[in-house]
Amino acid sequence: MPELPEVETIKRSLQTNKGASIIKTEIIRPDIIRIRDYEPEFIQGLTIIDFKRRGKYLLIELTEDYKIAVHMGMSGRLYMMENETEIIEKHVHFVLYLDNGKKVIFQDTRRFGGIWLLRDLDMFFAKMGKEPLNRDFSAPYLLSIIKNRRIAIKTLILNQNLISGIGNIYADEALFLARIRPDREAGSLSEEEALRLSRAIKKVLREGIKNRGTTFRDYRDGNNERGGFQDHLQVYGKIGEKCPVCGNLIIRNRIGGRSSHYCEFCQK
DNA sequence: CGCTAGTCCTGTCTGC
DNA sequence: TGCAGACAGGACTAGC
Repeated sequence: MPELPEVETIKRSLQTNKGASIIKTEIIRPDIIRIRDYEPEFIQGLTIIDFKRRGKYLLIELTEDYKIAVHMGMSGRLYMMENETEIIEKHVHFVLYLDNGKKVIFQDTRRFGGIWLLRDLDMFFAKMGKEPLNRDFSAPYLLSIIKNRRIAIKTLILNQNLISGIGNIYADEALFLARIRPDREAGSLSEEEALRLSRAIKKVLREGIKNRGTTFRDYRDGNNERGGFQDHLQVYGKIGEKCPVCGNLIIRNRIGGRSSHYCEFCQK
């Protein structure tokens, strides 16, 4: 579930734990750890230097070059609790106890998410696509990756090896804003359309961050609080409702296996 | 290369 | 009220 704006929001809300040290790690479900470059007990006593984000991954950087990467999958949450508060929630798989009175818990109902105990981030992210909010993600870059591609434009922008961080909600919203049908052949976009789409992607992601992410059901930030961008969505989840631009009805179609929401009249 | 369908999971909602 | 089926913010794989 969490896409770039949600992971960015979680990251920002966890910053208060910078400088805290790890008292212990607790692993309730060992198979939630996808890669073990080191054993989890090894990071006891290390200090959190920073929280970062790459695509949909949240990164916890520790002293001595130890890192923890977290991916929320569809239903994952990463949030703080007071250390003395008993965990009664279901589906808690991993807990980091900190020396500032807090613990950070990873909870994931569907377990599509995971945790990577890493030492070499460069290798881990070698194939990741560009960050859409960085300056080097631009119309020329978008044109270069859509060139001669017959794949649906929506499927292409969901490919994390090309652009990292866009998920189903923000893909639909960006394509609506750019007035491009999600099932258009990527290579058929004009330069002007590519410019519109690159700008629309940045705009919806920035708005998503500004509104602290989109909570449909599961998403919560690092304080276990809901986002607000669900109140600003134009098409996602709006099947049968009026298009905010032309008043025709928003439809849903399956594109690349993903449920896709758009206006047939506004989006060409 | 790219498409579809299947897989990993649990929970919620809809229709009969 | 029960139950089957569809569907869900993701990502990877096999097979064609």
